[in-house]
Amino acid sequence: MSKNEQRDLAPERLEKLRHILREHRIIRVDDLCQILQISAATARRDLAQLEMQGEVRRVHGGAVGLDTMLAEPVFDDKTSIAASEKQAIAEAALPFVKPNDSLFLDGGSTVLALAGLLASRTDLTVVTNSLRVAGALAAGGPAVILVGGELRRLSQTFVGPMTRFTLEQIHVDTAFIGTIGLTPEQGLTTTDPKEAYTKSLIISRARQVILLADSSKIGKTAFSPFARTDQVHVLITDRALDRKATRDFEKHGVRVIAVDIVKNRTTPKGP
Amino acid sequence: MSKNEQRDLAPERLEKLRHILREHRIIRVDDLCQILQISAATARRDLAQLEMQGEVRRVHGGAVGLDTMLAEPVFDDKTSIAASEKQAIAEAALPFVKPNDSLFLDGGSTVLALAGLLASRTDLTVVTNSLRVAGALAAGGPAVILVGGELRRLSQTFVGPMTRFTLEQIHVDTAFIGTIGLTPEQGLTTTDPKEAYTKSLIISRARQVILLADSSKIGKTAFSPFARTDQVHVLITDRALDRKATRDFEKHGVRVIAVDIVKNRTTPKGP
DNA sequence: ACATTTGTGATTATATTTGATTGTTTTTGA
DNA sequence: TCAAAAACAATCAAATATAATCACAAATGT
Repeated sequence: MSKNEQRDLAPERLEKLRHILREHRIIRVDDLCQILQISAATARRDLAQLEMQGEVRRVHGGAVGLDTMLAEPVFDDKTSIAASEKQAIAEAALPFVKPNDSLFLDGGSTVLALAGLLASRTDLTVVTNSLRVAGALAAGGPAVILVGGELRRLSQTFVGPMTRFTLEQIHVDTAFIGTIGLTPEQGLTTTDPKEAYTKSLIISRARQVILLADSSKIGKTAFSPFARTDQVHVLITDRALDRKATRDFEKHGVRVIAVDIVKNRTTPKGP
Repeated sequence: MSKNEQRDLAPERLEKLRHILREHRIIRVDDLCQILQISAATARRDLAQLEMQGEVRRVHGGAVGLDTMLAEPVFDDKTSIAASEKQAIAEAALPFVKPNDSLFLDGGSTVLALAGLLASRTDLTVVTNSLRVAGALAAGGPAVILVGGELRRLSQTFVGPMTRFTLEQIHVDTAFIGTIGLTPEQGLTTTDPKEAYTKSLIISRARQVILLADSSKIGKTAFSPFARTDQVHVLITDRALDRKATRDFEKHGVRVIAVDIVKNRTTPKGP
């Protein structure tokens, strides 16, 4: 029976914020406080979160919406679920990016989070088949090379046989990839054969393959296989696997890194 | 009499500055202070920043916009000048899109406006080298095929030799293209050689070429030529050319379509 | 019900942006 | 060429925005 003010839930507020930014393209913190009836601290926190997810660019006094916001309904939901896990995994992947590297970043929200972290690195070359990664890096940062091909709307990636001709032109130091399913025996699997085709091509053009997969993917098998487990050099995931699973992966030569979400520290298992 | 003065956010101001420069081509610091209500120090700082980004060249007393600014910028918002002209040109292009066609849409804001008009046409196949066109169609509508390649940030398009391999795989019914400069004798020109390379490739893969160019482009010549006038089948522009210019284009086999803009404002003088 | 976690707003300290002031450089016109 | 005028860069202080910290309330799990 205390105050009956109905405050917005955080995701609700973020969705309103997204709509505002879609319309206005630019918003100042003060106006946000007024419109959403929140404090400046909360407004800033929300903007910071959207920036981490690569949806806005913050500037002194407010934020600017990115073009990427104009598209995609399905995909967005995935990014908000388990966002902190994805963020933590992305941060753990950062040490594998060396100065002047050329990288491949594929689709998937975890890899997108990594792209956000690289947005100010002008020394890098990023090859990608993801429209959203390209969007996240469109304003500045690394040199961007996009693999052509047909747009697969569900994942917002470019896939299929036409990707081959561009991919055959390039070589990268490190490929950061995501997956739908992952088991030691079945290897890496995804849902769409065309997506699988492109992913396997990518892996063949990379010196080092780093798999970013939150723990929900492990033990799952999807329709289309695209790589064997032994083709993965490093697996970064969001919590410690049981000893057996870790051993199974290491038997295939995979280095397993688990991120402790609470402390946000990595606990390497292995050499 | 509340204090109704709200200062512009930095990116807002820079965007206004870009628009001013696109219109006037040259601007003095004093005028900037007046128009944007800022001090000379801030005006200089803004110009210095745009100069670092290669968008303007500073001169004593002000700055000159570079040709590349016409190539359509990273951000264009609702305040974009000539937005209604671009929209009208795009609408005039619509009758050239037949059911089940495959189209090419290149970079440039006029073509982007056309993309927006096609966003609900599921019968089409759209090939593009523009990140923004892909973004506009990312949520649904036509099948989208993106040409890969290096991202040219200024125009937000993918250009260069890597586009070749994908473009050689495709053929389209109609290519809708923009340009920076257009004269009957010099043909079509743009600022960046890589951009020109890709544009000329596109034209060679299209059965029909339709040029969308607002009147500010006509009579201009930019650095890199990418097509002869006789390679263009239709030119759609925003106001009637003089009789001689029209005849010159028609002599090269170009069909000229001029869109009559009806303005909401009452203009005392006739056309 | 209790303790724990999470989210929010207030407070303080820090950082950024801005406009005024200063001295220096460039342009202009004799 | 020189000197005056204009424009510029550098510096500083004030205004403003942000980050960091704390305390409290609500939600959550035990």
